[in-house]
Amino acid sequence: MSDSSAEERPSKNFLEEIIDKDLAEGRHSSILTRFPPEPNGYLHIGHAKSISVNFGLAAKYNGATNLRFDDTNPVTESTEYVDSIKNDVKWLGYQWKDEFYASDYFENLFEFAIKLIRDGNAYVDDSTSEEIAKLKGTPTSAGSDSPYRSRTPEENEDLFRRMRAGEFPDGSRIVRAKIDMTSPNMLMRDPVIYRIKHVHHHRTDDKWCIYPTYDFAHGQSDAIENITHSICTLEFMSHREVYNWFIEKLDLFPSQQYEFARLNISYTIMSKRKLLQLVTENHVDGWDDPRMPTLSGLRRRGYTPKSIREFCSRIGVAKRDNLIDVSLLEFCAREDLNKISERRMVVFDPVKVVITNWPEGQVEQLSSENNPEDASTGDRSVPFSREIYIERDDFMEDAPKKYFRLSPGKSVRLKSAYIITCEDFKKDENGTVTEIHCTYHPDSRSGSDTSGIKAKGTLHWVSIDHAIPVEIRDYDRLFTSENLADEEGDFLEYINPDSLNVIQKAYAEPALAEDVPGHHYQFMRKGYYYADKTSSKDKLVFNQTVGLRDTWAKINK
RNA sequence: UGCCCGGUCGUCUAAGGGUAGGACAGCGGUUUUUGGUACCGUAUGUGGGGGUUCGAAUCCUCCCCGGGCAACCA
Repeated sequence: MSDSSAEERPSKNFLEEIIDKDLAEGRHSSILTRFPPEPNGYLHIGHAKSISVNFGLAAKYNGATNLRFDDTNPVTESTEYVDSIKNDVKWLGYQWKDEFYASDYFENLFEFAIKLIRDGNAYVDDSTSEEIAKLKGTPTSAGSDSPYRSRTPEENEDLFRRMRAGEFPDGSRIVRAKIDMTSPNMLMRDPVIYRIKHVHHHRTDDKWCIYPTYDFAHGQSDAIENITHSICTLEFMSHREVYNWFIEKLDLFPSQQYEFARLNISYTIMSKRKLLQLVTENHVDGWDDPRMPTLSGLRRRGYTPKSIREFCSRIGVAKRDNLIDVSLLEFCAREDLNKISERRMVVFDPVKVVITNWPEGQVEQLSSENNPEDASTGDRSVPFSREIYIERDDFMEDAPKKYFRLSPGKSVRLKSAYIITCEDFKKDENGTVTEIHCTYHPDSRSGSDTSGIKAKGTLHWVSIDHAIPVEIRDYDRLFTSENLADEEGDFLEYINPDSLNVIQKAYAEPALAEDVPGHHYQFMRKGYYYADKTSSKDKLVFNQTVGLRDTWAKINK
């Protein structure tokens, strides 16, 4: 293909091609999509993909997207979830056109069912769920008709109205669409469209004791709203036939369903049921535990909406099953964070360094840039004194050739400060280094270095007298298996016991005490960090969003 | 083994009969007062067999592999 034709037809995903065609052929003049969460859990990054697809497509084609809660099963749903979902969608940066609930349509849906019944397209079945399951057949063998299938429309309507009136107990009767018990599609074998549940609904209170099923509610809700493209995940593929059947029999707006492959990420789970289990069984600290793939978890961990949107755009949309490498998510986080994070120095595992030729009691305020990627963030002042902390990792008694940090006789640059040379060190009886003695080179001050000394390594550090204690929470993947779907047995067996590593007392430069909520930081040579929701002036707590790429760790392996 | 989907670098995703490209991951460099960033370079792929065609990832066919479907969940 030539360059010019590539410009004429930039690569599009299959949904964009469908929309192009629909628009070109005049099927629709504009598009309307919807994001239809069930309010029975918190949104996770898989939902972010769906949100990105639905809202992204609408934005691209100058259409709009409705937020519609699929609240047809009051047993598991609640307003807590509704609120968190709305909050998460907004946080991601999307704005819906209208906010609807499937429960807004309960009256319409009831009338639709009446019409089906009157047309001989639905009937009330008194069978038990076991009996229904038995007559349903199997994927390889046809089902057979229920003994109640031939009731008259009059009898069916009477029974259905009495179901609504609360005359019958839960499970005693259901309404089924009369389609085809021999269909190769199991879902077409007279699917249940209404069931009796004498339960309180978070929006309609106790008005209803019968509730429509997903199959009876979703397509009709789409049609009522004039949704042009109803985009869902692959597992709903075989529901499409049912979806179309209702729209046809009820003569509604011809919404069309399209399916894409849901997001899977290595080393994580995306099942709401399993996520809920992690929460209820306290394997994690709530839905917003920073290790959770929930949007609230990612937010608490310090992921930005932008990085998540970028991730969703990079993974693409297609119909084949996929397992996205978690490193792509991390890449997207670093890419954004690198540009917006202010740098700070924090020593996680300190070892004391004494600058023997620095006068006792003398403090020099040095200047350090807040963000080398963004000069507009200016500089901050960092105090330097005779006694400082550096990372224990940054000193080695016997250093290999390629180690260019501190070791006896070697020199390093202290970031934004001076070059120091290691003259001596002390160890305790266990062989642990307790103190390192160095001399500094007065003419090597950062920015005005005339020493001519070449230091290969640069270390972060904090002045002991000025250091403030902070708690650091480092995270690793929540699971030890790359692809949980491939594993046999309980997914809980694959929980990574080392997914949380708390450093109770790390030492930070004083500038960090002025932490502003919502600020993202890069702790130099460590990673990106974000204040936890529990962080306070009295006790600063930071969550690791993602570590810096660590080439040295790789070499060292 | 009934029906429905799907199979392109390790992982995602393009190429719509005409040079298999991009990203992440990997590897190797350059720059660097973060072993970060940035930049440069590099290896790896069309599940298989038959066809159609001057030419096939693309069309046909058979096979293989993966996923979904038997909730009064969504």
